[in-house]
Amino acid sequence: MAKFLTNREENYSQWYNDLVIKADLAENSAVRGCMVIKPYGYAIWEKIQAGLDKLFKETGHVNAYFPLFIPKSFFSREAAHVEGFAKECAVVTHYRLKNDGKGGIVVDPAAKLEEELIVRPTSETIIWNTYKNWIQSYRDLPILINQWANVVRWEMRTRLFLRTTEFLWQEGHTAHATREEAMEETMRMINVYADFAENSMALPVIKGYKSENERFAGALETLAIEALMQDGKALQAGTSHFLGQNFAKAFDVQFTDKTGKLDFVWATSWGVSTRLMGAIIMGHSDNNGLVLPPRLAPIQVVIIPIFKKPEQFSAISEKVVKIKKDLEARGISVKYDDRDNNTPGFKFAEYELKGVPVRLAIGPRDLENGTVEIARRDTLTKQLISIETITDHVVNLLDEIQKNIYTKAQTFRKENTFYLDKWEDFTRVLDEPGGFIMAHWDGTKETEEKIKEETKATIRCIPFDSPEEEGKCIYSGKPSTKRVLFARSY
RNA sequence: CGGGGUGUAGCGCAGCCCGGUUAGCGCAUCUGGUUUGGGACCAGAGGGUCGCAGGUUCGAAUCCUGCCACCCCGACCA
Repeated sequence: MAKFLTNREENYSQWYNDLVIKADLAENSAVRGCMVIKPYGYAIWEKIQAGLDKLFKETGHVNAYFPLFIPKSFFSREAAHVEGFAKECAVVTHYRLKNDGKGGIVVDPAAKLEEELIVRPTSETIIWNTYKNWIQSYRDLPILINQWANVVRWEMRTRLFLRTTEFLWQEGHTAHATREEAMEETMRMINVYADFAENSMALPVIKGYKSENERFAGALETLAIEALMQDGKALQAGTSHFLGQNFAKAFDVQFTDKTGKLDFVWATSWGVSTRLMGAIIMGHSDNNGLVLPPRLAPIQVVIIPIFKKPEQFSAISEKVVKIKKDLEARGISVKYDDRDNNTPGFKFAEYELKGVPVRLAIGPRDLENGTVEIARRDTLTKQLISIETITDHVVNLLDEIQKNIYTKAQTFRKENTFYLDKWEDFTRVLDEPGGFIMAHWDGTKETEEKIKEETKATIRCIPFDSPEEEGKCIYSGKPSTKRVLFARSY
């Protein structure tokens, strides 16, 4: 398990924060619980956005944008929804400041809003208030819209990427004529997320249903993907909600079906956030820093020259320019680090910290021998390759690294997933080594809450692929038909 | 909001208990030189309202009071 990036080894949280800051991804801002995403970190987010956006378009969705502010009255229309979000809302009460006459400024009491505005913690309400005007007939359906946005949730405790006060995300909001179609959409999108997590982020996930306790506020069914982090905790990496007719009823969105009958519209919503970056960081990093999957790495290949004299440098640069061009022609992003104020060793360490998948080094010896030193971030191994074949080699290697990172994470998950039947094993495993626990559950809220109280573990999901089998609830001993996924979580 | 901890140069810290020269160290920065195949070295230089506001004292980074911010643990959560 990766743990010792700094001398603060006793604490995985600090290790994580340290890594985020040192790898130049983000830092805390002056605003409570908010973060500054730095250019290198944001470049990863842009890769994530591009990858997801492509998948959304392939599944028939389009992008749109809705307001940041939500009138308080909208918010309160859906009872469960307001219940779920009320305690973490930022509220706008005034629209103007004025001089206090002492060189400072104060909120102008004359500029009090008649109705307060909520800074969106999620957009169901403002969007369904809009959809009301867009939908009259079954011919107006389905509506398949996604929005890329920022949202604000005033959490008590925050953590870079994992739980910030403001975060970036996408939220899909769809409207359908039938229950079946909406449920299909809910399922389709959790599969899109799972594909992205596994293929692009190289992170294996478990798809499943949330228990009633863990459902989104206002949803009839919440589907989720759950990933295992290297410290043995689970991370909810994405959710897709079947909202039934709850929001349509709250906002009075009815349509005329083919037979001329009025009915309420069926809804889904689904989202992933900058938390995905936290998943990549905690899922793959090692003691040398970040390990980025090639498909999401802003820099896939870094080239470092090694030289003593200016003549050597120009001879190396000449070769590098060609290699860079060839690689870029194959769609690979390459950085040539020709700074002369850092030694090669410093640069090696720096790009390892930043998780760049492949590093090439070229020095006088290579010029003589017609070779390039190629090092891979995932295994930290290096070898000499003929300069003639370097392009093909890199292309293949990036693929191999992508696969290897996934396999490594998968092996880790396998080794840290436990099928347990005894309560004493359950508590023991949670403390050391942690991880995923597959255990029987009697299906009741009461048992789930008791387990949470006693162990801090929750039901992460009821996996789709959990086979039917006879068993007894690990806590109550009552009969159960399948195992569910328990873990402590972020 | 409860418990613990920390605020001293861009970053990381020592000094505080036991008040007293000019507030110090490492990294980073700048200049010059030597270096460069795994986080270079030497010499020199610049950079501080010691978190903020009061108080005690001849004298406060150090003691006292209040406030603020951040971090960790809990409750809450994508």
